[in-house]
Amino acid sequence: MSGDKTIVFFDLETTGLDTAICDIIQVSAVCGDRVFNVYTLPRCPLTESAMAVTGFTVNNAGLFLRGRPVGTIPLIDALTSFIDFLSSFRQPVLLAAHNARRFDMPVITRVLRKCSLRHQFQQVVHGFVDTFILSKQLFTDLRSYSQENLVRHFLGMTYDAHNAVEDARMLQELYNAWSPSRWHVSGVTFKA
DNA sequence: TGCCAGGCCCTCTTTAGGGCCTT
Repeated sequence: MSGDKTIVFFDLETTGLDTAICDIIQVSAVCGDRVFNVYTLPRCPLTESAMAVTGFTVNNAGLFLRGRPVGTIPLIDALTSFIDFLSSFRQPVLLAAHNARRFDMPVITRVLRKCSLRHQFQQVVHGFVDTFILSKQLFTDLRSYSQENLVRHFLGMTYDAHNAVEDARMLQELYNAWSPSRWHVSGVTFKA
């Protein structure tokens, strides 16, 4: 929580890093003990590096994660169910992600607009919190601000990075460990 | 033809270049 707002930690896995064209493969979110997770079949091919990093592959039979088939739902259903999940929390909701401003926010905003769901989303989500910027403002002397390094540094553990559920869960753990002030959070919050 | 992110931030800067962070 941040003041009167509910913070939901989320993560996207996509076909690549180009926020203007990449497709979403996985949407995960965590708030307390509640977990949201869906997979959707991308229409554009994964980049080589995305395959290497995420372990996802696509063929005629569908989506696979490290060689195992994964159940998918249409993109519009994934987004609608994500909005429904977010709607179940006390309003307003802030969505937090690592590097949200530069990656997750532009991707999901573009896709929501394409699916004519942006307005519905904005009814629920007040803004995006960027924990990458937050970490740089809170801690000025770290060598790396990647989520993996932050988890190692602050939580003393390694984890299954690039599994969206685990990324979202670990981000919540980091945030709780940092316990940032409302002032710090509002400084790294961007309007949805 | 072949390749393909991108924008902020820092500094050995500003007539620029490289690293970072996300997949």
